[in-house]
Amino acid sequence: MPQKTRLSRERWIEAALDALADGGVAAVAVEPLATRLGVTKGSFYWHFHDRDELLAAALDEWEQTGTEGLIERLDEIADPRERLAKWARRVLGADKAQLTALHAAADHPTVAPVLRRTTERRLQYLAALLHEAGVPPATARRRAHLLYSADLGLYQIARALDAQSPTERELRALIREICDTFLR
Amino acid sequence: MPQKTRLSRERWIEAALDALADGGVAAVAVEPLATRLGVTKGSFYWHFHDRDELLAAALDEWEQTGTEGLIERLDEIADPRERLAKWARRVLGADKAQLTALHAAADHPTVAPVLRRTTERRLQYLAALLHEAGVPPATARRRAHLLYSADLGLYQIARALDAQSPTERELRALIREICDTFLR
DNA sequence: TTCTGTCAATACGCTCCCGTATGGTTGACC
DNA sequence: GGTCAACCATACGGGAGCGTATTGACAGAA
Repeated sequence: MPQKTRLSRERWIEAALDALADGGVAAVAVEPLATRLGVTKGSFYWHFHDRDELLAAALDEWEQTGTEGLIERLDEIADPRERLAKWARRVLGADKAQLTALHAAADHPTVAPVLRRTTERRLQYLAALLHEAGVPPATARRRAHLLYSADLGLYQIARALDAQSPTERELRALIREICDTFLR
Repeated sequence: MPQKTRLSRERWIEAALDALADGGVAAVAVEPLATRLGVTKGSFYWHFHDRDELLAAALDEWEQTGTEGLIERLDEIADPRERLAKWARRVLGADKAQLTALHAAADHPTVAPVLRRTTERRLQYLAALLHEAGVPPATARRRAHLLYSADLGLYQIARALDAQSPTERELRALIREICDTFLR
């Protein structure tokens, strides 16, 4: 019975995440999204009470699939060193538009808690990963900080230089650099 | 004769940079700034043709004092290793709200060229610095990339965790970590 | 077939911001 | 003390979003 409801709600959330990726939190706006979806606000306010409810739902979706999903898939790899390489490849290659958009809105009351949880979770995971690879705990925490920072920053620098996504060769060199730098 | 003109113009630019720091590019808005300055739009549109003209002027100011100013001051320090430490201290301690706001608006037509120039300039400077400290050129470029990325990212992570600015001790540990990591 | 719940369109008022037009104020200088 | 330019206030029209209220379409159950 609530089949079609859920479907349509999901379409709004999907569109919200798209808009978030290329226009930031401010682009998660009812009327523009309605236009993009080929409907009017009349639809939106049936599925959601608020603009903020949509944003919250989208962030929830993002949190579930993005962080936890990735970590679970990584945990299937046995060798920690290999896991780091995999992580680097996945993360460096990935599109971080949404993540960056959220960081840009770190003060937003709806965004802040999600971003905080996600960041903490990832840092903790990375530190554990480095520790398993032989780095002592305290050092691992600091390096996880540095490493995740580098990850975030690299994307932003690339955007600032509006560099095209790195070639396979550049990616390999960078991953090697990261492994050499952070795992020794 | 155009004394008072320039002064008032500067006040607008100053306010624009403040607004940029804590509200992003979107917050560089005429009417809110006018309110904050205790005047009305009537004033603004005498000094500037456009909202965009204000933004451009503010970015110009930022580019001049921020990047070139910092580099010139750093160049007075002789020892490269010392320069890196100084850079780390200055940069890690600094408030990067404006820089982050600009990265968040990397697609904005007025922001993009400024951000691009600044980023390139800083990367180039950092690479030269690492090179002078004994790192071979190609490696220096990659590490400069990583290092500047880490710089950007550390700030964002701190914001995401809404951590207070790091204590003196933490700052020291981090700087040591950075020197150890990137200079060997 | 009628009724009911689900979903969407239309129309409205509100707020915030932009940019323009126009008139006032002030101060320097003759 | 009148003039002119610099500077600012007031008042307007317009666009983009938000959220509400009301009505309409349509499908499935009774």
